[in-house]
Parts: sequence; C-alpha cells; structure tokens
Amino acid sequence: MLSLLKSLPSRNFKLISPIFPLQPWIHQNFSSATGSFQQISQDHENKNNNVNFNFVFHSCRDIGAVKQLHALLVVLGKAQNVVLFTQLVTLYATLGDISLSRNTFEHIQRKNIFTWNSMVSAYVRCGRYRDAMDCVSEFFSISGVRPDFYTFPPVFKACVSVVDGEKMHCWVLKMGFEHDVYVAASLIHMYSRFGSVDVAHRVFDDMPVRDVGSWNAMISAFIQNGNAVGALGILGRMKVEEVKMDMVTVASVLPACAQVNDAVCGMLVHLYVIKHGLESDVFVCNALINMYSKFGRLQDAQRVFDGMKVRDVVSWNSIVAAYEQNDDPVTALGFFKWMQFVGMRPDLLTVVSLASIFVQLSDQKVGRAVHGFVMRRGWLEEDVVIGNALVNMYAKLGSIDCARAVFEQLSRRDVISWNTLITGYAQNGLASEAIDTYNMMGECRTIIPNQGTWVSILPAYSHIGALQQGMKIHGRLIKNCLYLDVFVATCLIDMYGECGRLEDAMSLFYEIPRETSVPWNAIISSLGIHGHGEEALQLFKDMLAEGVKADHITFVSLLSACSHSGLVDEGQWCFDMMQKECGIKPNLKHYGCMVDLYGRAGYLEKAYNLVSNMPVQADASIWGALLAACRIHGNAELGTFASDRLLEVDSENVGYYVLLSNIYANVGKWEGAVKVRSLARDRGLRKTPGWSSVVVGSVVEVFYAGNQTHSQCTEIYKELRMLNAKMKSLGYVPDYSYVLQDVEEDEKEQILTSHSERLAIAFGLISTPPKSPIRIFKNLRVCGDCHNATKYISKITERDIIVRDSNRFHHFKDGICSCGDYW
DNA sequence: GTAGGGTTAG
Repeated sequence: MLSLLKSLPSRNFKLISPIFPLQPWIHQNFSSATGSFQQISQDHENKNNNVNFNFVFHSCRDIGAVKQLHALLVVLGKAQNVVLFTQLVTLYATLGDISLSRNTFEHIQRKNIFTWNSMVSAYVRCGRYRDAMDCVSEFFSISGVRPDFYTFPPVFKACVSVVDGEKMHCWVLKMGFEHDVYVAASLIHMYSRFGSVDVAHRVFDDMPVRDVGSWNAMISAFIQNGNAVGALGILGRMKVEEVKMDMVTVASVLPACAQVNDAVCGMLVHLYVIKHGLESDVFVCNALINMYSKFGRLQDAQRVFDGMKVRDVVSWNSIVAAYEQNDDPVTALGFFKWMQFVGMRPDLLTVVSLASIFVQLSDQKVGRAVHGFVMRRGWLEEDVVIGNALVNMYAKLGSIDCARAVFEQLSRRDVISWNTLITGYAQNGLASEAIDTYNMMGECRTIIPNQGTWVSILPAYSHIGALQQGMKIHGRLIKNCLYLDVFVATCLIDMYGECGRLEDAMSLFYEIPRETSVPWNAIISSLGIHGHGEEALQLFKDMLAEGVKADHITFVSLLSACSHSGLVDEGQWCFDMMQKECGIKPNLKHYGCMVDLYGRAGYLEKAYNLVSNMPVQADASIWGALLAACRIHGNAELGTFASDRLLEVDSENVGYYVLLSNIYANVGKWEGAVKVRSLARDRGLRKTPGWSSVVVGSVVEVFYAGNQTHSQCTEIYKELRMLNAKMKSLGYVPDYSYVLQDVEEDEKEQILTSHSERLAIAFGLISTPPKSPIRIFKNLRVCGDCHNATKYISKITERDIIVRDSNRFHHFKDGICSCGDYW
C-alpha cells in the first residue's frame, strides 16, 4: 500500500481555484470582461500568441460575459483548444448554467481526463447529482480515459443524494485511491451524511497521512450527527498530534462548543482566531456570532459582527437571529432593516427569523406580509423549514385557522410540521383539535413521532384530563427509553399532576435527572394546583439546596402555589427573594399571581396598590385577577373599577362580563347585572357554557347545566333530590347568591341543583360501585354552593370526590375539602 | 485547466 502511495504525486497543496470572488490583482489589470476582450483582440492583432487567458476567465462575472468570451474564442479559431473549452465548461457551471456547460462539453472533440472531471464536477456544482452519476458511468465506459484522484471527491458529494456511495467506495479501493487526502475527506463526508459516523471514523483511522482537511472532515462528521462531544474529542487528538487548526477547523468546532455549553472552550478558540489572524474569514466570524448568541453573550456577538470587513447573508442572518433568539425583537428588526439598507438580499433563513420576530412583537399584520413575501418567491415549495416557521407564526399569533391553512398547503410535511400544528392547537386551548391532529399524524406511516411530538401532545391530554391516553403514551415512552428525557418526563409529570395523580407525578419526578429547573417547575406547579403550598415551598428549598438555579417560571409556579394555599407571607417572601437574590425582574405573570394572592386572601387594597405601582402596564390577566378577588369578597366598587379597566384592554372575553355581573348579583344589584349581561349580548358575546365531565369505566360523560336529555336523566335527578334532603338534615343551606337570575327561591334551588358539576357527581354515584372515588373535570371555576354541597355529598355517600376545575384540584373526603375552603 | 473538509433553522 505504501509503495502505491509513494507513486502518487505529492498533492497536499491547494491550487488557485477559478471560483469567484476574483483576486484583487485581476481587478487591477482588467476592470471588466469587456476590457479583457479588448486586450485579447488587440494582442491577437499584434500577432501575440502568448495571451494569458487566465485573466480573461477570471474577469467573467456573468453568463453574458462568458458567452462573449465563448464567441471570441471561436472567432479566434480556438474551438478545438481542449484546455480553454474545458475551462468554459467549469465557468458556465460556476455561474449556474448547466445546459450551456453541457453543450460546450459536447462540442469538445478530443475530451481528456480534465474535460470529464470538469463535467462531473459541473453537475455536482449545480446540484444535478443524478446527471453527475450518469456522467461518471459514461466516463467509465469510455476506454482510454481512466478516472483519477480528481474524479472521486465530486462523485462522493453526488452520492449523498443518489445513494451509490458504497459501490463508489469499492471502485476507489480497487483503484487504490482511498488514501488520497481529498478522496478520503469526501468519503468521510459522505458516510457522515448517511449517518454512518462509525464507517467515516474507520476511513479516517485508516489514513496513513492526514492533512488538516482530513481532521476537519472528521470533526464535521460528528457535528453533522449531533455528537458535539465526539467532535471535541477529535479536536483534542489534533492538539496532541500538533496539527494546527485552520479556519475550517474553527468554523466547524465552534458550534460544538455551543452545543455542549462550553463557553471557556469557545473563548479559547476565539483567542486562537485572534492570535492567528483568522478573523478575516467570514465563516469563522459567522460561527463566532452564532456561538456567542447561543451563550446569550450579545455584546460579544455584536463585537465580532462590527469588526467584520466583509459580511455575507449568513452574517446578517446570524446577528438578526442572535437578537431574535435572545428576546430582543426590536434590535433584531433594526438589523434586518440595516441589512436591507446595505442591499443584502434576505434569504429563506432571514425570513424564518422574521416570522419569529413578528410573533414576539405580536404583529399580525406584518406577519401576513412575511407570508406574502414567502409566497411571491415560491419558497413555500422549496423548503419545509419556512412552511413550518409560518405555521408556528400563525399559531403563536393566535390565528390557528391560518396556521392550519398553511399546513394544508405544504407540499411536503415532516414531523416538525405536525408537531408545530399540534402545539399550536394545544396552546390555543383547542385540546381536542390537537388530539385529532395527533391521530391524523399517526395515520401517516412515513412520519415517525419524536420528542417534540410527545411534548406537544401530552399537554393536550393534560388539559382535558385524559389520563388513560396519557398513560398509553407513557407506556410507549418506556419502550423506547424516552421517558428519562427531561422535557418529555416533565410533560408526564404535568400530565399526572393535572389528571389528579399527584403521587405518580412525585415518584416520576424522583426517577428522572433533575439538574435543571424544568422538572422542578412542573412538580412545584402540580403541588400548587393540588393545594399543597407548604410542600411546594419545601421542594423549592430542596431545589436550591441541590444547587439548581430557579428561573422566572419557577417563581410563577411557586407564587401560584402560595396563592392557592393562602400563604400570603410566604408568597411575599418568594416575591422579594426572586428580585433580590435571583435578580429576576417580575413580569406580568408574577404580578398576576401576587394580585391573586393578596386579592383572594382579602387584601384588596394591597392588591390594588400593587397594580397601581407596577412598572409595567397591567393587562387583562391582572385586572381579571383583581376582579375575581372582588367577586369573592363582594367588593362591587373596586370590581366596577377593575372591570372598566379590563374592558378597555380586552372587551372580547365574555368571562369578564360574567364575573362583573356575578359581583352585582351577589350584592343584589340586579339592574347592574342585567346591564352587564345585555352589554355582552349587544357586543355579540356568548357565555362559555359550563360543563363537567366524569369518567365511568373508559367512557367520558359530559354534562351541561340543566341537562334534561341524558338517557339516565330521571335517575340522576332522583338521586339529587334524595341527596338534597339528606344534606339539609345535616345543616346544608343553599347559597342563592350564586344564582344570577332574578327568580323565586324554589326556582333558585332548582337552578343550583342542576349545575353541571352536580349532575356529573350524581351520575358518577349511580354508575360506579360504592366507596369508589369519583373524578370530575370542570371547564370553569367550581361554584361556591356546589363546593359546599360536594362536602356534604362526600360525607353522606362515603366517597372521595376529586374535582379539577379551571384553577385547581379539590379533594373532598368525609365532609372536608383539601383546599380548606380557600379557593 | 479538473478535487475535499466550514457558519445560520422551524
């Protein structure tokens, strides 16, 4: 093998490539192709046969110029000059015109190895891989011309899409070319694209001589397959063998540093770049910008960008994405405008960032314009990524129908397209649509669900309390070992928590890795909705003791846990700690929790003061929390004030009208209640109907208030009458303040008795064996009178009754509710 | 005159 190697020419140097941009000295000699042509003609007339055509080839920057040159060469009688015409073949392809390239090739009568190699490479350059392979077969079948070192690297590039790689590899072995550094690098690259890093590694290990390009190819093979650790391992070996990094090494290794979150390594590489003067390379700078952006170090990213003398579209995309992904859409948009100002044309990935920018700016109108921009360029056909970005954009902007429409239009859908739509539905509160979409996805055999799928479907199941389906997914995850994935497991914790299986949520939590805040946030939130505020606080302390950093979501979970359990002082402590010790500025969600915490505990004035002194503008959720507190404590005055503010910011949400009318009704101001209701009616808003569901066996039964059509209607109402009588004998007094209609007392009692949660409970009682627990799911908050009644029912029937309403869990047992009547 | 290995993403 070694003797074969010795017989090969030494070729570890790089030739000057004819690819643009041109070397500056050519510019100095010839300002344009036309200038070059004049020079040639002149030389020709002066009978100077030593014309250096290199200059001329280099000065052709568009197809028109190449055509002129082509014509000129014919006129000059050079039509049979294989050297010049082979160059034309390459030149046409470099400028993107493969048919002219082929045409020129056809007209060359005495094709030599250069000509064939150039044609193959021309096809590859234009992405015509199938044609490149056909050309190779043609090449092989012509006797007298044997492929050489130059033939294979482009061929392997073509193999990536044509899948003839192994056959070609055999050829290479047969001809003894496998140790050529160029050939081997393209082999490594090809195998890595096929996902066979092990084979790539074997090729790499078998190389008797490696140049820096070989190392680069191996590093890139690991990166392409998501193995950043492997890539950094190769970098380490390079260091041991004292191979110097070049700019390609740097550009490939920087994303690996970002992936393993190794800022120190990244900065050391940056130092190396400065020391060795590699900053002039655009790829290197782009990779630096991206790395710093992933570390959230925007100033460093910006400094690299500012220092660049030449910027390409990737540089601009990178700086736009850096700000966009670090939650600064305004600056990102500023860079986009600057990009346009300097005349840099946006590409597909620019638009992906733009879509996300307008989501963050909640700008529906410009979002549509982005969609139009994409349509006009036909990019929707070209790449799924952009289609998925648009689906995501519309879903996040709340236009789920538009998201669906874009999804329907996609010519190709991948697993991410489906995940995006499912997430869109789930996040817009349309759980059953999310589930339908997931089921439709299951029918597409070509789409294999991945981590993102589980993360999108599990919350939908949680939302409607579909424990059975959720557990089915858990089973599937155990089978493919994904249940230890932190994100998936967190969704499972949420699911168990929201479906009332707090113990299962807890045991899962202790099974999985918990170095990040993600699973902690989920378990704290689960404890919160079950009313275990003290335990939530204890877990928060455990979390800090284990050295896990709390984030803003942790505090949302924690504050809401405090508010559900009435832990005012503790909530106050968390709120202070968040700002002072963790340096987290409270956002609207945190303020919402605090208003809820103060408000529900009856500190309406404190709640109001907090709202008045907030550094941020209160939104509907803040005023809504205050309004809800006013309803609980019967404060019509502050309630009216809050609802006025509320309707200024959100006049569409009918729930707020209902709340206000409840407040008026509770204090006996029936005219006020009627006025609010008619206002809602006039604006065309309809009350979300309250419903409750109960699971009997594997069937979910749904009840609306006053339902008279259920097949077991008579039995249900009979059961309720019987219960009412027993409840009254134990001291139950109906609370008519929850009846909004202005009617007679006995009719009010009738209305209370037929609230949806009571119907569901009664149905549960007559359809399940004695002493078995009953689980109810209600889409709105449970009514105060029903809450009281359920306590009595749990005592009379000796049943555990678990009610999950839109806010939290109520576990009724032996006449007591787990919420301690604090709800 | 012909060749390899590099940066951005939903």
